[in-house]
Formats: sequence, structure tokens, C-alpha cells
Amino acid sequence: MKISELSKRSGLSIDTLRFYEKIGLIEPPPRDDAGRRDYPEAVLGWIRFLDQLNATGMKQADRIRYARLRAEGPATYAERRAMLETHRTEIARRLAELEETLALMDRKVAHYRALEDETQKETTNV
Amino acid sequence: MKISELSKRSGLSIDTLRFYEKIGLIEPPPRDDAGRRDYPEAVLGWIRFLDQLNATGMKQADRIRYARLRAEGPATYAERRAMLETHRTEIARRLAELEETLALMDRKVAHYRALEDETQKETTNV
DNA sequence: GCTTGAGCTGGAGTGCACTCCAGCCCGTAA
DNA sequence: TTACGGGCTGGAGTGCACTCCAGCTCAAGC
Repeated sequence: MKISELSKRSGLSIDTLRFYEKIGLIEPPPRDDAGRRDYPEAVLGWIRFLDQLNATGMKQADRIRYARLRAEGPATYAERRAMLETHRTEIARRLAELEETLALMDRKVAHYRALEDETQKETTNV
Repeated sequence: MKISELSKRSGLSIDTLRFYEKIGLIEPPPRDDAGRRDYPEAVLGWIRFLDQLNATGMKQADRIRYARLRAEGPATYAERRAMLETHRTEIARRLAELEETLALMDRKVAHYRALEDETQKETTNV
């Protein structure tokens, strides 16, 4: 798969794909005769996973560390598991935070509706 | 309340408090005779609310817009409510995303545990 | 065989949200 | 009365995560 196709299918820009390779998030893919990157299909799954870690707040440095451990093979299973467990904890914390704020938004919206009704009434009375 | 006390009680650094004032997130507080900021108690509640918007992913520009609307009074109730409703939708989206990834973390952790057991067995067999 | 377009590299630039700094003033304690 | 700590301002600097650019090569189509 050429870089332009991977870009379309992954949703990452071409520049970001090369950037991710440079910082070690994506393994350098094989090149064709002209020196152009030729990605394996499997990279798509990995990118989707990276996206999920990213979207749920894992820091770049940690994603890079995970990628490096992954490249080192079975010897790093325990360490990778520990990282995901840590991230799981962080996600749970953020879930609670979001739920709390969701409830707050609902209360505030209801409050504003009430205030708008008040304002409406006053306006009507004039 | 002096800025150092507000810093301690709000968890924001003194620099951040002044920065927030500069960009319009916090109203300029009255000054004492020496020209030093003297914050009202009420600012703490506002900062906590800002924190919550921040922690749940609202952009600086939007928080500033909300702060400006708030300063304009009752005429902006509807607009403020619309902003919070939009943010509520965004929070709900992120909740779903986090839940999905939480489940993924659990699956992956279980997977790694299984792999570690395998590795353990092999090592034992040698 | 020349134009076009995709891809390449190294490095500079961007936007966000702070964070730090120099050099100043002022009020209180020794 | 002077030393100190806290506060002030405007502006420069930081870290993160990209994003853009100049100037190059190469392959394929007309």
C-alpha cells in the first residue's frame, strides 16, 4: 500500500504518517525499487489502536514506549500489560469526570431554560 | 483574597491566573491601594467550572466566548445554553469512546495475561 | 523525451496553553 | 532604614503534536 492510500484509509495525513515513522510509532515499511514506502495491510490495525490510545489521552511519549516494547517481542508482554492497565485506570478516572460534567451540563442547561422562561415572561408583560 | 491565596485554593498557578485574566477568562478583580489584585470568593466557583470545561475538552477559545457571554448578562442566556448543549453532545461522544477503549484495554490485558502464561509454561518446560 | 504527479528528505514553522523572566514598586518586620 | 517577600507589567520562551516547505528523484502517459 502506497502512503497516499494509507493516508486515505487511516485518516492520518501523509506528513503525519512519515512523522510517526520518524518518532518510532510506526515501523519503517519496506520500500519499492524507487525507494517509496510500501505499507503492509497490518499497519492499519496498529494505526487504529494508536488512534484509540491517542483519543483517550495517552501521551505521545507513552505511545512511543509501547510501540518500542511491541517491536521487542514476547519478552515485553508484562510491561505492555502494565502500561495498558495504567491507561485503563486513567480512562476510568476520565469516565467519572465526564459523567460528572455531563450531569452538570444538564443541570446548567435546565437552569438556563428556566431563566429564559423568566425573561420571556417579563418581556411579554411589557 | 490575594493572588497567592487564590492560587493555592484554586490549584492554578499565579501566572495562569494572570494569564486567564489577560485572555478574558476571569474578570479583572478590584485592586487594593497598592494596586494588587483582590479577588472575591465567588471567583473560586467560576474557576472550578472553567476547570471542568477544560478537563472535559472544551477549547480555550470557546471558554473565552462563554466567559464573555456570561459577562454580558441575561441577554445571552440562550446562547450560553446552546454552548453547553453542544458541549454536552461532545462529552457524550467522548464517553462512548472512552467506554469502548476501556473494554479494549480489558481485552488486551487479558490477552497479555494469557500470553504471559504461555511464556511461563515454555520456560518451565525447559 | 518531456511533462506531470507522487513520493522523498531535512528542517523550519504553527497553534495551543501555558510558563518563565527581567526589572520594577510597595508594605511590613528587624 | 533597609532588607525582604510578594505583587506588578510586558514580553520572551517552552513543550507538545503535528504541519508545511524547498528542492530533489523517479515512473508513467502523451
